[in-house]
Amino acid sequence: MTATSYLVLGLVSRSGPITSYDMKQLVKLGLGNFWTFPHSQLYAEPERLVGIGLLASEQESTGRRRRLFVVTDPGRTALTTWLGEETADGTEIRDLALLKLFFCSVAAPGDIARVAATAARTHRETLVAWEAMVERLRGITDACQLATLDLGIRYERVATEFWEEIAANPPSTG
Amino acid sequence: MTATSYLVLGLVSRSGPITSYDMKQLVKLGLGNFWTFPHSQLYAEPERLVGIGLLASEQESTGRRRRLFVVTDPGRTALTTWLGEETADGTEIRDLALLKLFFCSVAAPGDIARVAATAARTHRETLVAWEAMVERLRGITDACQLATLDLGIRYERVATEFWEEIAANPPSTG
DNA sequence: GGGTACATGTAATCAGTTACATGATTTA
DNA sequence: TAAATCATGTAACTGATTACATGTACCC
Repeated sequence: MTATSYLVLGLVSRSGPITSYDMKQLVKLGLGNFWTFPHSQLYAEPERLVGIGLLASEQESTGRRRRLFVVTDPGRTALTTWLGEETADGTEIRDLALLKLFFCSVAAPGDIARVAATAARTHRETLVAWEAMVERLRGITDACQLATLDLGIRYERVATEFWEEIAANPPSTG
Repeated sequence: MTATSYLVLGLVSRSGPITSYDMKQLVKLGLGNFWTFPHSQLYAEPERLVGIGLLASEQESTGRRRRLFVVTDPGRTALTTWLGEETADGTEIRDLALLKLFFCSVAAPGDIARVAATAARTHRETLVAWEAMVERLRGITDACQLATLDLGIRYERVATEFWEEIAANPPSTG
């Protein structure tokens, strides 16, 4: 069971019978913004979960004959068990700009500042997008999802600030 | 070329002839704390890079006959080119606790608070560990690496604060 | 001199990504 | 009705992880 497994299990549990495409839409509104994966995973993983009995699927008999997934009792149990387990691992932060910064001592002068400026802009855009999303979702989704977005917003705030500082005052290269 | 490729290329470029194990040690002192991967990658990836001419390797003739890697001219060019390219993608944040929070509406009451408390403790520990590391490295490493750690520290600060708030005041479940 | 931790590497597996392919709706 | 976009899926590939395996130095 990977993180993807639980993500799928959780989405299906929360939303009742849904298709892979529905999951994709749900992901776009929340976690998908900082935990990305291709939509093909949302087809492969549910199938795996059906195989081990944590999900069940039914084919629509009419129209597009899409595949709808529902959670089984074992699936629900697995999810709540996992949700109750405290985890010791920290956060994985993967950011190409940060990797570039790490090696800025071997970069051409001026490059870091440009990369930092672009990163700052990206983070600021993400920040306002999420603030808008929270406004839109407030009231129509649960407090848990909003809390998740809240951390995202806080991160984007510090990231924006950080990269602006780097852009304005890049570490001396060489 | 993946991020791992550039990580290896960068490490070898900065440090001269080094072994895979040396890379592992370097990674532990910096990026490895928020961008993890198994050490086997540090054996497989350099080999790939040798294969495409970006690194060269030499075997020690004595003792353990370890394999040492050095960067080639094309390798150095590839690295600096990449370092100069602005990247549009944002940050991937992968955190199991955050995924659990996202689904807290289907969790048993009390579970979120416990998970959050543990997460807060973990992040606080990471925070102090990094602050200590910065102290230790200051002066003996370059400003670029220190800047990278700085963002890590800032993130750990907001994360600690965030999880403490969640632990004290969890989103109402259900 | 036996155990433990550090150091070094490989092989097999699997998850994740890329790329392709096509059916259904909407819009111009 | 043609074009564009949304929706739905699959197949092949490859990078990442797990697991194994063994050698070397240190410590008791």
